[in-house]
Amino acid sequence: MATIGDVARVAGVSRSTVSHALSGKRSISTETKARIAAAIESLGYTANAGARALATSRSNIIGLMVPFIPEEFEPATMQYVLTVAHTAREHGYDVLMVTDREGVGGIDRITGSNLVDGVMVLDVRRHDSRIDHLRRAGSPAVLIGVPSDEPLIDTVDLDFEAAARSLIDHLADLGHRRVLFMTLPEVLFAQDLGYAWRFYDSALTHARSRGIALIPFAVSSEPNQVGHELDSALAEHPSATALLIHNDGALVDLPVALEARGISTPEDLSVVSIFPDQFGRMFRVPYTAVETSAAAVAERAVRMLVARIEDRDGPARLELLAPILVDRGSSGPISGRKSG
Amino acid sequence: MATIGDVARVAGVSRSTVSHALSGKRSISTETKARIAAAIESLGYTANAGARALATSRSNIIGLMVPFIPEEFEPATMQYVLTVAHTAREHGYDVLMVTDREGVGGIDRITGSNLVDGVMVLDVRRHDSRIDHLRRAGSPAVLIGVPSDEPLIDTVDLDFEAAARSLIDHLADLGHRRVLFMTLPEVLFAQDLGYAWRFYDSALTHARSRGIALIPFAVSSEPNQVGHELDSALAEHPSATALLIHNDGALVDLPVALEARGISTPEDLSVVSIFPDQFGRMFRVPYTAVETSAAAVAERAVRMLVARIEDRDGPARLELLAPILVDRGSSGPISGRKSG
DNA sequence: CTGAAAGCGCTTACAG
DNA sequence: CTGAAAGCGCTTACAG
Repeated sequence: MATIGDVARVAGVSRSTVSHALSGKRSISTETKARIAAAIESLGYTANAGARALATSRSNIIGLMVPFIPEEFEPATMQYVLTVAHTAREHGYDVLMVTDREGVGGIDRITGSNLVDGVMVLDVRRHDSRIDHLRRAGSPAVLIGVPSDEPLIDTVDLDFEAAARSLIDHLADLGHRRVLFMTLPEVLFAQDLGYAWRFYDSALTHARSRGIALIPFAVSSEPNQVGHELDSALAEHPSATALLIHNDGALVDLPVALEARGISTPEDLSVVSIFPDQFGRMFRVPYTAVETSAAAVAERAVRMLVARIEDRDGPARLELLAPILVDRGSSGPISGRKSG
Repeated sequence: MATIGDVARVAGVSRSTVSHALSGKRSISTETKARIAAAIESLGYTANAGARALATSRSNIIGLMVPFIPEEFEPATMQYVLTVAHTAREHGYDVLMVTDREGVGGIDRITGSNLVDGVMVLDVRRHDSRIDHLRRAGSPAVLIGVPSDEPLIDTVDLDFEAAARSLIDHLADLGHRRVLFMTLPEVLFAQDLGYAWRFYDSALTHARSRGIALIPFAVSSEPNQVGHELDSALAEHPSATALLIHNDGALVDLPVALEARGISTPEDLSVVSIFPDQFGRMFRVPYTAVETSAAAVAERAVRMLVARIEDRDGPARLELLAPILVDRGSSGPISGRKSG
């Protein structure tokens, strides 16, 4: 593999001149520049990443901590990962993917060794031990997901609390007073996932203030659980007139489950939801919903991290993306189910 | 950040002794070892990755080229990515994720700079320009997916040809002679994806040799296309008695589409398929099928790559995982549709 | 069992 | 506009 010394020799200049030609950090005569470019071309030279990292204390790599949560619906995660990778490249960074499997050790490893210039954490918990390690490491970092504690690290996410409020308002304005609430699998709450709890808590609180009785029931991630859970919920609460759903996996089967039960939307039951926009491109989800954009969040997160790497000072930022409600006509004024 | 010099000073030994204690490459007295360990602990020392890479010409990172194919069903891809990351860590490697967006430049960049010790390529095309770049770079590499050309690079994949044959045999043995074949979206064939073509070609060839008329029709990845395409196919070929499916996206909607048309499986129509095993854990797919395991393929791929990094000599290996047919009772002896 | 020293391939003050 | 040299933090022959 050619080194900068080889390039220098072929071009008939010093190594420092080659280095400066590469970085553009000082002006080089056009003629010299051309000779260097030719040498680089003919030798197929690419700067050694390790040497450059050692000399500059910059690897141009960002670490991405991805969750390993078997219960979680994966298409959305993939969307985050791909967008992070794309956006990072646009800023000159590569992405090192580290899974949660190692636990917190992964963070210590990649920050302690200076392997990465910054770290991005997906699926942040309300109390997330990774935050401590990040702070102790002193590494630039961005959280995707909002923890409970005071925000000491840059954070981006959809505003799940505003999303819950807007969906509740939507139903309240239509006159609904008893609403079933299909939540994420309990395992995810047990994992203390920020977005799960924030949506949940906020929905319950806001429903109370709007005079809505909100009745939560969880649906696990096994295929085909929707029907059973729905039957119990409907049987126990025959007077419910609407259904609020925060459960990607269950959403796929819901249209069928409702149809099989002869329940029309919105005539018999108003249905509103929240799910990743990209999800709607894959499946038939004919419901009025807040569409979350993994791509938008990931893009913002990369920009924040890059900004933080380039300027480590300044207070932590919290950026919450405003929810967008897409009306698909699956909700209507209160009416009452045929069976009710 | 503490350096190896700091550790040496605190432990009262030379830097080379610390280095050897870390690598275990020569024996160190128990007492010295303990002092070094204590120093490392108290300083929170982690070796600088760039310096180590520069000194050893090894980064302990493998590059993973992931496809950016919007039409492709993502859950399976995520499974590959996660398993690669896990398995790599077990072998002491981190994973740098590079997307196809940069095209072939990504390969040149990460190999040329010695950023990675080896490269793994997902979604290999029949004629894949990345193979040339890999060979020219001389970097250890493993393909996931089988190209058309002579195998010059280690390759792993499910044996899609054997899978097609076993599904065709299964139907032929049951007496079916006219079989509809729901294929992947045309875009994926246009992308020249190896697994798409290998399954397709092999199914057609083997069907002919078994006296089956196999009638292919593609279904795009937009939600809800299955019904329409199925209607046309059934109308055009009323005498077809079975359906072979290679299309993950379409599979989700198929049970509903069939039910809506009053078609029972296997009474009216035998249905067999091929899909990722993990897919069956997310959705209801009640069909006899070859279950592909992204995890198994990814694991093998990492092992091959690690072996190749540690020993660059020896001929390229081709490893095809044998298909496993899971019988779910969705196929039966030929009978003829009600409507037929 | 341990140490002194060279070297990996860059970047960047410093000097001209 | 250009060069000589020091230094980044490791590893590894070489020597004892």
